Amino acid sequence: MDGDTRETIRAVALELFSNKGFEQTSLREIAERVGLTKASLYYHYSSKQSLLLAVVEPVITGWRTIVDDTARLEHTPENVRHVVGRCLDVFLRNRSVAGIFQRDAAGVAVVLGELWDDMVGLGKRLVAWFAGPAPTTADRLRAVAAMEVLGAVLSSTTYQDEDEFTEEEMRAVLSQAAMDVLRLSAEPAASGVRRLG
Amino acid sequence: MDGDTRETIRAVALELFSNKGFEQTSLREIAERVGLTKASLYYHYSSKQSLLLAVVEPVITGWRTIVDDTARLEHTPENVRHVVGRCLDVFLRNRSVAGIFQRDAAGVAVVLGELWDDMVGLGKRLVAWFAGPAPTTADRLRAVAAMEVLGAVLSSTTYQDEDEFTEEEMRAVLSQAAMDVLRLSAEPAASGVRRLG
DNA sequence: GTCTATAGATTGATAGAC
DNA sequence: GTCTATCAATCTATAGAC
Repeated sequence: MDGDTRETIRAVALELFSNKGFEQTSLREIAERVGLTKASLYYHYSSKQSLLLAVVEPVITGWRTIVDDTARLEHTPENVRHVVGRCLDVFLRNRSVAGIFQRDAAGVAVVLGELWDDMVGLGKRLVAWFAGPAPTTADRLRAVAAMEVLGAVLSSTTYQDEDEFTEEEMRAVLSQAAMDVLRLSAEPAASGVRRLG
Repeated sequence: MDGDTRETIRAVALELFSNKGFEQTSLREIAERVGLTKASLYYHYSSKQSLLLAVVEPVITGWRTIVDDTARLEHTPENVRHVVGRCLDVFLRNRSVAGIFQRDAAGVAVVLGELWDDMVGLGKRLVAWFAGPAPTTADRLRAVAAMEVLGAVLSSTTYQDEDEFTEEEMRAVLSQAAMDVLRLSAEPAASGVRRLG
């Protein structure tokens, strides 16, 4: 059935890390849930840190690809929308892992070490690209805010019950919201008047 | 000089909790930094949990006041802007404490127990108010995104160097950005055209 | 590959002298 | 109020039999 024990361990670790936090999850608990002893985990992963890496690294790689691609992309509204869409895709397809970074930054930063610094560097580069060429401080601040808007994909479960939003709706609404924050929206925001549902 | 040892301990704990995370900070380290022994801390605080409470509780109280006040506030653009401003004020005046919640949610949630659930409840109420009466799912999603925009006050130091933004600029830019996300902005967003600096 | 057993370190917390 | 000394629990990680 479960041909790959190593993958089962990774899946259980992902679930526990994202629900309880990295430091709050012990190898004993992971082992119990998998149906092994603590010692057996060490046959598959050399340390708790390497287990976290296995959980987290694929997502970081995908993230790095997006940011690297922006280096060759001109900062046009269409391109910004495209990059925003790619970011949302990564978050949507890796909600659990991305949630670890969002809700447990303090816990994983120390363990990831330089890799964490790399990620922060990627975030800075993306924010800088969002801000556009020759940005004012207001532009840079809006770029930070736009990044936070994308993170709403992950926190929506905190503020709302269950899976209230579909993936398509999150993609549509949040990419529009990010463009609004960056003031690159094609459709101007309603001016003080609320449309009726 | 330091008339109040208890307050010194609280200040050191706040600094360490917000920089390294709650679980990653040991009482030994706090004691060292204060210039006391671990045991002496227990004369002033009965547990590590109670120390966290002392650090965090005043901010939660201020937060609760804002949310409670919205119960008697009609959802008009002016009122929304007012509430957004009050939220930004709380974050700006308590950057360190608020940063603990943002970057170490996994670490403090377990320790705060019911108090954490209360805070999540407050967040949900505020998001619901931001979404307005009879909201669509898109309205609710934008309300979540607007909350995230306010959190940009705290993450701006992660994405940018040092204190690049003044408090006034953060207040102005981010409250406008939040209104844009909620589509309650008085000034419509530029339509695809970037103004030059 | 999985197990039992244990090392080695750290932590939060307490007892009791001063 | 602060100290020394210590407890009990928990954790990551390793050694070695099967």
